[in-house]
Amino acid sequence: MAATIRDVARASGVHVSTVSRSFSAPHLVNDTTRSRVMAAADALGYRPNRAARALTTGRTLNLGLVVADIANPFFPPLIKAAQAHARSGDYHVFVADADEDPRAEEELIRTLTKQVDGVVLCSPRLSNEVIVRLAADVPFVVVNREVDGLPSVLMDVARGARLAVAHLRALGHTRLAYLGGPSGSWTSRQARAAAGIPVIGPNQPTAQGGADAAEAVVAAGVTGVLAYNDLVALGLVEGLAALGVRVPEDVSVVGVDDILPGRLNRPKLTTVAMPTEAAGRTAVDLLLGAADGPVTLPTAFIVRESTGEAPR
Amino acid sequence: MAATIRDVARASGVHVSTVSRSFSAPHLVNDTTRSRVMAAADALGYRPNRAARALTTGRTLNLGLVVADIANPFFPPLIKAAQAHARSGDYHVFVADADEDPRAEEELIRTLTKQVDGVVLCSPRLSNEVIVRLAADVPFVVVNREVDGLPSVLMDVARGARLAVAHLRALGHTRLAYLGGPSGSWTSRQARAAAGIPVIGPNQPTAQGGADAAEAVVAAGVTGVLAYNDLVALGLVEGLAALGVRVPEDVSVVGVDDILPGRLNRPKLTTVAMPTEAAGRTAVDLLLGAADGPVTLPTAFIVRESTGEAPR
DNA sequence: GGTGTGCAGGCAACCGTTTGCATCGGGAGG
DNA sequence: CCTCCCGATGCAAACGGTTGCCTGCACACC
Repeated sequence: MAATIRDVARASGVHVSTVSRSFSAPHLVNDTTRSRVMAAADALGYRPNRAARALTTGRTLNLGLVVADIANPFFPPLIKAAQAHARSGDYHVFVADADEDPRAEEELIRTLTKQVDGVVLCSPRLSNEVIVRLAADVPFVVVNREVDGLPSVLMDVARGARLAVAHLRALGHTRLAYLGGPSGSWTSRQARAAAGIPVIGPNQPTAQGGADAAEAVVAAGVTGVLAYNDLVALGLVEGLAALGVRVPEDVSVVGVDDILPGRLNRPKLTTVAMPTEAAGRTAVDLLLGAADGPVTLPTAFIVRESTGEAPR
Repeated sequence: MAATIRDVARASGVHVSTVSRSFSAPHLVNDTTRSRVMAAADALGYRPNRAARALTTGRTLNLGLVVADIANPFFPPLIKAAQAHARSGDYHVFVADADEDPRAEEELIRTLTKQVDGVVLCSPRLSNEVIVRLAADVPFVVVNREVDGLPSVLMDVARGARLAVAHLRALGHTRLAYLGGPSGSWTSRQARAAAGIPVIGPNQPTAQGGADAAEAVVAAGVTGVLAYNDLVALGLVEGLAALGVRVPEDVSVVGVDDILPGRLNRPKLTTVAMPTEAAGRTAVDLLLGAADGPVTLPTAFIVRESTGEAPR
C-alpha cells in the first residue's frame, strides 16, 4: 500500500492538515516544520493522490484530448504540443481515440468528464447538439470545428484551398475536383466551399479512402485534384499508379495537412500545411483561460512534386 | 453542478446506499425500487463519479499506456487495439507520450499511478531499476522490453533480423550494416545481436535520424542496410537520394515495423512486420490477469521494393 | 501589566461513493 | 403462536485529501 497523508502526519508528528498545507499552501507553514514534513514524505515515498484531492478541490489537474483517429499523422504533433504546453501548468493530458466513431466519441467524453478539468475535441464527428449537451458538464474547446458558444481553434483551410486551386489553374488545369472527406467534417465543408470546384466523395479520411477514389477520378476525367488530406492524397497517388496513371505527369494532386509521410513520399506532396503545434498549444490556452474567443490560425501552401503542368 | 448520488437518493426517496447498489450490485435491490432509482437517475442525468468510486474500491477502471513517441506510426495501431480491447472490460485507456525522454516518462508514470489500475509501458527508455521501483506502486506490463519480474510482450525481432540478413546475403550483398536505434532500446539490442553485422549508430529513431546516417553509410561502403525501424529506413532512403545514391540499385534497405508510410512510399520498404495490434491486446490481457508470463509474438518478413541485387 | 496582532497548527466537516453491519417486516416451519 | 431466516433497506464509517474556523502562543505596543 502506498503511503497516505496520514502516514506522513504520524511520521512527522504533526496533524494531517499541516502535511496537506505543506504541499498545497507551503507559505502557511513554518519552514522548519515543512522541511520535517517533506523529509518524512519522501522517506515514505509519499505522493499526494490527485484523484482524492480532486474530490474536494474540484480540480483534477488533468485535461482530456479526444482525437478522431490517432493513426492519422495529423494528430500526433498536435497532441505533443498540447501535452508539452499543459505540463508547464502542472496539468497532464489524457489522450483518447474515438476511432472515427461518434458513439465511441460520446462514450469517451462521458467517461473523461469527471476525471478532467477540460476537454479538447479534435475534429469531432459528433453533431452540434450532442456536443453542446456534453459541454454542460465540463469545459470544452473544439479544434477544426465551429460549435455555437464553444471556444474553438480553427485553421484557415479556406485560404489554403483557394491557393491550391489558383496554383492548379496557373499550371493550366481546367478540369478540377475536390476529393471530399467524411460528411461530418467541418474542414471538408470549408475547403469545398472555398475551392468552388466539383466534388467527388465523401471518402474515408484514410489512404484507403483515397485509393478507392482513384477510379472515380479517372472516370471524371479531371487532371487536377485537391484532396481532403494528405493521407487521402497519398492513397490516391497509389490508386492512380495501379491504374497506370502517373502523378504529376497525368494528374496533379494537392493534399492538406503536411504530414510527415507526405514529405517523404515520392512524389513529395504539394500540400496545404496546417499549424498543428500552434493549434495544440492554443487549445490548451483556451481551456485554461489563458486566451479566449474563437481563434483562426494561418495555413501555408507548399509546392512540392505532386503538381505540374496540365497535360495537353 | 452535476447530479450526485445524493440528488438521486432524494429524488427517488431512498437512501444513498440503495442508489449505489442499484448501480454496482443490482441483484441486491428490489426490481421496482431499482427501476424507480434508475428513472430518477437519468431524469437528473446522473452518472457515477469514477474517481470517487475509486477512492473506496481501489479500482479506477482506467488503464495507462505510455509510449515512447506517439508520432511514431508504429504506436497508433497498438494503441487502438489496446483501447478497443480494454473497452470490452469497461476499462478506459489513457495514453501519454513520453517524447523519448526518460525523465518525462518517469514523471508521467508517477502521475498516472494513482489514477489507473495498471500501466502498459511501450518501448520504455527508462533503466531497469527505475522501472522495477515504479512497478511497486502499480501493475506494469512492458512491451518490447524485458524487465526482471515484470510480465512483458515481446516481438520476435531477432528472427526478423536473421531473415533480413539472409535475404540480403542471398541477393549477393556482402558488406552489410545495422543502423542502430537509441541506446536504451531493447529492440535495437535484439536485432543487432541476431543480425551479427557491423553497427552504425546509435541514431535517433526518426526519419531525421536515418537521413543523418546516410553519409556514414556511404562512407562505410556498405550495400545492404538493416535499419532500426521503418522511419529510420525512410529517412535513410531520403538522405541517400540527396547524396545521389539510389535505392535499391546502389544500396538495399530493410526496415522494421511495417508502418503505413513504408507501405506507401516509393520505393516501398522491404521490412520486418511487427504484430502491433496483437501486442496491444495481449498487453491489456496481461494487465487484467486474463493471461500471464512473458509472451513472444511472431514477426513476418515482407519483401517489397527497397531491396535488390547487389551492384557489381 | 493588559491588550491587540498575527503566525502556526489543530480540529472537524466535507467531497461522492462503497460496504459491513444493523434493522425491519414477512413468510415458512415447527 | 413463536422462532428463524431471508430479502430489502437504512446507517455510518471509511477512502485520501482540503479548508474554514478556532485556539495557543509570542511579541510588541501603550
